[in-house]
Amino acid sequence: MKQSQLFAKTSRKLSESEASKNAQFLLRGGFIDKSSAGVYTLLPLGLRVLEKINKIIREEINAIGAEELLMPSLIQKKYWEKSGRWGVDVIYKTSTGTENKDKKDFEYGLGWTHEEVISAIAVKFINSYKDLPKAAYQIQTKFRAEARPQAGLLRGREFSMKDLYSFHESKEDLDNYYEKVINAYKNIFKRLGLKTLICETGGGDFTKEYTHEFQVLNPAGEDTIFYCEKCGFGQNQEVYKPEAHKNCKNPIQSGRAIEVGNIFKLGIKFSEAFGISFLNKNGEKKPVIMGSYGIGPTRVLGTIVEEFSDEYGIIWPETVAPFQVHLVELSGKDSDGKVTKAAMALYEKLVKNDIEVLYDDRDASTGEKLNDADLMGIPNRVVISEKTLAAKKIELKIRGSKKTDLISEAELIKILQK
RNA sequence: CGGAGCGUAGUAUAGUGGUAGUACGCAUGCAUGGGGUGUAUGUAGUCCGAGUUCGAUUCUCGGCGCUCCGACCA
Repeated sequence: MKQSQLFAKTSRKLSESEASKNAQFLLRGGFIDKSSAGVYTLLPLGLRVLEKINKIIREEINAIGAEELLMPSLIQKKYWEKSGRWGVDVIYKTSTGTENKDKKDFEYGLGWTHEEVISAIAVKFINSYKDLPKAAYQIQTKFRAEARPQAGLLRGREFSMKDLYSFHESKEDLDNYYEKVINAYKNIFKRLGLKTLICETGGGDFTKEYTHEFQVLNPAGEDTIFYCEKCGFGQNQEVYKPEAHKNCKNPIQSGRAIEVGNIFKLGIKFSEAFGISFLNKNGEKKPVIMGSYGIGPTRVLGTIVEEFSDEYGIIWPETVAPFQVHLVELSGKDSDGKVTKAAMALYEKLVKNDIEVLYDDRDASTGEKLNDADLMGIPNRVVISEKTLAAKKIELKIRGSKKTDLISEAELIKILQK
């Protein structure tokens, strides 16, 4: 990709009212655009990152036997009434599209979660113990009428969510799958470069049991958690019970954290509301036991920026960076065009080697180009200039490190293909 | 949803009951050429509605929006 052709551009300044680090850097870097409070466009660069996050999530969730599907966002009132959630305050109700007052308005709620829809589907396909267990997930936009969106992508009114639902014949089978999901989540966050703490918290309306949240310790977080690094204990402040940690002598610490994932044992709440039942081996009709498991990819995107940046900009982990390498041409006067020619040749060679490269071919000042490269945070920065041509080398700098290396083209390709 | 603050150009601000100025940004040209360079020219604005008034960006009322703290929540 040539930088001169990117749909969006970086910007040098931004309103100081936008306080959070992720909003500042993502907006300035041209990754996202703000539409209204808590509502963002993912610009091409931001979408590239999101899709890398989603790819990792898909690989790990597919690996525990779940199938991907896609449910509607427009969900009729009757679904919410069945579960008793038509009246929740986060639901956006949408009209039938008529201004005619004689017609009923507000017949749909926009999907803020999908237990209702998946339950209505499950009822059609689960009849026997032979149909169980089943698990299905989607990655989809959720809508929530948040009273107070905040901190850029960390809390929005419209955001992306991976929601997984599982169906079991017994509590034991659910418990077993729940552990599998915990492992999958651990793999996902590890690959995303995020260090998570698994915290117990209350289950809200869903269940009397404890549920678990995957929390990333970070001052930008909205939750306060109590945790022990030694024994792995973690609890959300809401339900914090110090006696649960009495077997470990290590002192408990507390801190702010961002919740990037959560897992619930739903039990039979939705099975009963929607009548999801199966016949067991003895021919007895039993309610299906359910679990639900969420990860917010757009929130993860914001969290990664909160976690990995410096005063100049973002420092993307390799696994989610929009491009592997940022090729910066410092052509200067370059009256005979040989710097541009060399940069172009290297660009084509990298592309040919399936290396994702952003080529800064803009006619801009050195400072502008290098500062933009820092802001955008692509892990490997390669500079081609008269200096590097004279040395018959290429300059490589890893984003976040202070030193630069002069290496050969072959060495560069080897490094990038590792 | 409770509390606080703020709405004049993309950003930061000045100013005025008589139709808005500065700086930066942005765009274009020329010069420059390893950390946001210089210069010239250009670009763009009073959140919305009602009221008072001959006249409102300015005064009054209402709404809407944005940010921050709290509650709630992926």
